[in-house]
Amino acid sequence: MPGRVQPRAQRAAKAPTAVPAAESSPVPILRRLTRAELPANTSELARWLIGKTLVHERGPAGRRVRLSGRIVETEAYVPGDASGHAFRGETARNGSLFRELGRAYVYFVYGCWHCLNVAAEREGVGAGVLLRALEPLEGIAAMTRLRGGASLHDLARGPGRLAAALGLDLRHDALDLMTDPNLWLVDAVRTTGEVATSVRIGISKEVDRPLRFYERGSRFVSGSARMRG
DNA sequence: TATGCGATATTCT
DNA sequence: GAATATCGCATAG
Repeated sequence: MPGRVQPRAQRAAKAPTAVPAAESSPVPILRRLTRAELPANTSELARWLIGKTLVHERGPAGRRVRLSGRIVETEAYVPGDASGHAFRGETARNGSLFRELGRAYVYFVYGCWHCLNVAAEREGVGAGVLLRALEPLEGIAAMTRLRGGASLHDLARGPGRLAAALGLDLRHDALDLMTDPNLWLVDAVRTTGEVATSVRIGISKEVDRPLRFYERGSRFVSGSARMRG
């Protein structure tokens, strides 16, 4: 992978013309989300997270790189859901889904991708919200390297791409997004558009439940055009 | 634009 | 041995 962090000199002297439009717009300093305000219900949390911001800071001290994006697509895997990883009970792999609201659950699929969930119910109940797509905001150059040169609208369009763009893997499993110093959630950077609902993608059980949520019309939502509108 | 298929590793049957 | 909360590439329309 050619995904090396660029030397400080390049970041200090960035040419405005080379910076993508989304990165050149200032991102306001926003309030970190607290556990108390998260809806303690998987489906409600999945809808509520649309428009909120996910932030990952990485790299050694002094060379921290901040990667962030607007959450534009989620799926709810509710308690008792046969398509959820928690369905057969707690195991070493899925333990984070059973932790308190706001924990990260990261798993590895298809031999090459990671996916990020947010534990979505009270301690002891296995449920989560899968974060499926981001509209990149900060650190777009670094995300592009992590994604092997993908175009802006494909950087985090899909759960596997999202984790790759943010540099997330099993090391991030079980982190508490409410308190972790590197990975956290903050408020929406702008008004959220209409939130639409559909069936979920890529599952073979309970396929008809309307538990996928997305910002209607966003180019950063996964799937075909029909799944975005 | 839509559909099909292979890659790849961990988990579960 | 089968399935998998996916992706990127190939091909056809």
